[in-house]
Amino acid sequence: MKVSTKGRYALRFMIDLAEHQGEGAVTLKEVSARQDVSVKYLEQIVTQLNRAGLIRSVRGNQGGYLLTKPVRQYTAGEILECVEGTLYPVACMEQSPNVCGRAQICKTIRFWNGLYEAIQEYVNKYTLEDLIQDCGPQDGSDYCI
Amino acid sequence: MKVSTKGRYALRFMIDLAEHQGEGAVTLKEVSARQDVSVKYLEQIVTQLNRAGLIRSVRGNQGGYLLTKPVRQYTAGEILECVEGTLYPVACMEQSPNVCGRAQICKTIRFWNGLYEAIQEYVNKYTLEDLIQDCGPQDGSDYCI
DNA sequence: TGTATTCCTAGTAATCCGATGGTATAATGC
DNA sequence: GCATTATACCATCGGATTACTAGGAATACA
Repeated sequence: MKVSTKGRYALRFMIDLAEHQGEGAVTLKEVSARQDVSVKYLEQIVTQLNRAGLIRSVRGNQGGYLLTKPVRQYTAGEILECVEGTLYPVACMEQSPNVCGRAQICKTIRFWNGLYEAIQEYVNKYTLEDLIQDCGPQDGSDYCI
Repeated sequence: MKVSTKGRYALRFMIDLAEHQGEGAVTLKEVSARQDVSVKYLEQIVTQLNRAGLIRSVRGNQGGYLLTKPVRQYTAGEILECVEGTLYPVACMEQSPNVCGRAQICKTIRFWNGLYEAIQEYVNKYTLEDLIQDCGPQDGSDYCI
């Protein structure tokens, strides 16, 4: 029940990107140095964020990455799902209808589904802006308490 | 962000045990057949539940396993933690104080801690009795709606 | 004594983490 | 305009972890 390194690093990458993109496209080299994650591993994570459209890449010399929308419009949930896949705590729930032969009699499905909803509720409320301000979801206020 | 098979099987084992222990000690062979998990793999999971005192073993012929307390007194959280370790979504939070060198500046800790609390809140409210009745946590009522 | 069970220790197959090497692209210096 | 350089992009690989499997020892009932 651990978030993978990809999920953790993706969050940190997005925070770092948001905090430095005023200066133009941000390179993996910079992020790598600040976040202490190898460029090569960041590449793999960032590729997924790029393909999903959460960020935009600029190739060639002076290239790098940029956010594609305001920080307020990113949720922690969408960033995590992008690199982790769905946040369902059990794999059998990822297809609908459930393909597990035991689904009809399984007494844990309701429990897992409830856990999924609790997780979704939390991560979808938390925005990238909240992360940057480091003070929890803000429900509309622009200021950090 | 997936619960391991150990966690999933442990829950199913405890449910199965609760539903059949009126007839005395329940063998892994029986549970294995009903739950479609190999005896050998169940052994490893059950060992942990046994050492933690969540169940009691009876060795030798006619042996098996028994619950050590009423179903109402088990939470899903304690069963999962027994085989999965802590439910912290990130490993760096498992030690207190946090040993990560970035802890002072890391802007994700608050987020992960909140997620941990949301998960804890959910799994500690859900009892083994709720699982058996398959109808969500009941807040004191003895009946399933 | 035989048998059914838990208990213990390895071993194996598959998946995941993170690193490596190389290619494509584009700005910059000359 | 051309070479250089810095960057994103792509495919693959070894090591570590996870999910099982396997063999056998200890225990206790019939």
